[in-house]
Amino acid sequence: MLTIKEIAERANVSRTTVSRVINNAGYVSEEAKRKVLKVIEETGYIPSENAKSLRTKKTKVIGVILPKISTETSSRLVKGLDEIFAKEGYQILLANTNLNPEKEIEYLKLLKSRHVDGIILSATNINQSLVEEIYQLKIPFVMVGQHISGMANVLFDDYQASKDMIQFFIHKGYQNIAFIGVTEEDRSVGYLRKLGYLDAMKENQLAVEESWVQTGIFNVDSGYECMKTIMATTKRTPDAVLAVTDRLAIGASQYIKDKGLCIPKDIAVAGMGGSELARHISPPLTTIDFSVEEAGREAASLLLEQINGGNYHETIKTIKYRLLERSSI
Amino acid sequence: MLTIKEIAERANVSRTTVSRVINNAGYVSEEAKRKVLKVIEETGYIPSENAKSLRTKKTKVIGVILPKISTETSSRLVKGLDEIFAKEGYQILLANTNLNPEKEIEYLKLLKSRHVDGIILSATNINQSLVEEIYQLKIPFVMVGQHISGMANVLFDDYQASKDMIQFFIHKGYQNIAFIGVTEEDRSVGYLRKLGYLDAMKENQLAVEESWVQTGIFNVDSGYECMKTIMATTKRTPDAVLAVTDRLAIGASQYIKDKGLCIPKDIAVAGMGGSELARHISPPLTTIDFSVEEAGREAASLLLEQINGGNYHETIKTIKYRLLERSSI
DNA sequence: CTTCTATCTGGAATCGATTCCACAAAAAAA
DNA sequence: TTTTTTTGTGGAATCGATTCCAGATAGAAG
Repeated sequence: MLTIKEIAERANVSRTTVSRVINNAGYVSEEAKRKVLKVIEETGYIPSENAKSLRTKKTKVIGVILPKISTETSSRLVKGLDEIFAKEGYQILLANTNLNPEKEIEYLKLLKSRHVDGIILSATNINQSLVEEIYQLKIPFVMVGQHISGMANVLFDDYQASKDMIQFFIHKGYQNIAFIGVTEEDRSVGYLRKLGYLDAMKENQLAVEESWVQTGIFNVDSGYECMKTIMATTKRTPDAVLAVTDRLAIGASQYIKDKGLCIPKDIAVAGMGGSELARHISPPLTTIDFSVEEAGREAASLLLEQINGGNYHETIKTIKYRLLERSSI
Repeated sequence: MLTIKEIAERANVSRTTVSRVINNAGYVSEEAKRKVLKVIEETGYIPSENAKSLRTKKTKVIGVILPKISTETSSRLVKGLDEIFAKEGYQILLANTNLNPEKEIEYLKLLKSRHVDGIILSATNINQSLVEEIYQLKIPFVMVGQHISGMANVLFDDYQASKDMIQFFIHKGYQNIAFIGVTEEDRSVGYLRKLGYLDAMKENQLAVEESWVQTGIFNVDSGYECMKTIMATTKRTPDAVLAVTDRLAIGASQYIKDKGLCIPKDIAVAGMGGSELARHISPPLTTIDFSVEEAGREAASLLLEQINGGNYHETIKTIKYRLLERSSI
């Protein structure tokens, strides 16, 4: 591996001068510049970012902690992040926790040890020890999808989105609306979306039968099972169902169709997440698109602000969502 | 930021001793060890990976160059990579070329300057200057999805997969098989899959009408348009169609259904890629799953072999695919 | 009692860049 | 012509770790 020292020797100048040429800074004569560039060209010398960042304390790397790699949400988020970061010459260092809370703290430390210029954390449930770790991080930081007070946050309005969807059902004439959720430990998808559903029903004086509210996990089969349970245990068959993810909704739809019922005539279905899947199943699924790329771009911008300006005060950006009306309602 | 020097002072030992304790190497008395660990505990000191890797020449970072972030293939690949790398303590540094060939070379250099321990490149089309750049890289390297001689390669058998699918159509009694491809500049998806189709047809002495072979781009709408073109321009309506991606196939299916035709009775449809989408549309799409996660794991393992053992000879791993038979045929 | 080996420790060099500072030469201002 | 400013250059310190090496001490072997 070529070093700046060798370049300096070959060009018959000092390391200092080579550095100046590379960084285009300080006084360098045309003559010296020419010589150095020639040697660099000939040798294909590439300066070590590593050594550079040891001195300058800047790595041009952003750490991104994800709860799951390979989900549509994660990859849309990363896409949005990269759109902004790449433009500014930053690269993304991935950290996948696989929903393991201990790994979140571990990676936070690892990223710090790598001197990333900033960290973006997308988490589904946050515990006290994680929050404490974050507070003493002293690195530009943006939280996505969950709120941590005092920090920069990019949030989705899960509560309102869920409420809106119920309102939309009601507006379309449905009254007996069932709900397929996930564990409330997941604050956004589990807790808030359920709360939105319950509140919307209450505000409209609509009764919610206990068997209408089921809790599944994040996949299609679970949606199928939940819908089956609803139909098997209810006294009053619902005329609509909201699932908190598109997958669950697709599973539910599947069961409804398997039962020989018609969507939306017998039972209307809505999902949440705006996945590509939703658009192409039949009937196309009404869902809520949370503009995850936009969230990524927003988070990246907030982080860059911190890196450049250094304003660390609490920020909350709520990302707009869109209700995508399709023929499942 | 705390440094090893401060820890040494506080623990009343030398930096050397602190380093020994951290790395659990060399002779350290229990007494000294205890003192150092105590100080580290109290201060929350995290050693700088950056400084460390400057000296040791190891970063524990793998550069991954992707043609597109946020596609199902990319995210499945990264998932597979991460499964292996995380176990060994490596992290992934992302580089997204957005299908821009110049960026591939640029990122190759950038990753080298960052002293990543290895590079994984997933590319759709490779040009001469890229190949040259790779040859003089002198870093552990694995190519995914395309073949570069002399290097380690993880490949998908696009040609055979395509052929198999045609054979499957024929086996099921279809003879007039249309084809929706993409530009042949994309060697795997464009060129090889088309070749597989043409060869399979030829070997079975089946005629291919010119209008049956259409070229689209990577999205659903394009599949719709291609199918429309086929139906509008053909003299003999095909009874089956193979599309080189699931999206294209879904678009084609859409058109067929919109036309009031029945899948597979009137026209059978198959896609390629094994996307999740394919399973949930109706009718479920027959497709080929290329086990992209497996490719990721394989690529990661090959890279680790190079990093640890240093065997740089040409390797070719062909990843198995599965034909997923569903009711679209 | 001497010699050898194992254990323990820290000073100093090193990795490959940037940057402070001192100094020299040339150009501009007085 | 003298003084000041601008331009150009390189030596040496620095970033925060690891690691070579030399030296000290203690215990084992002869």
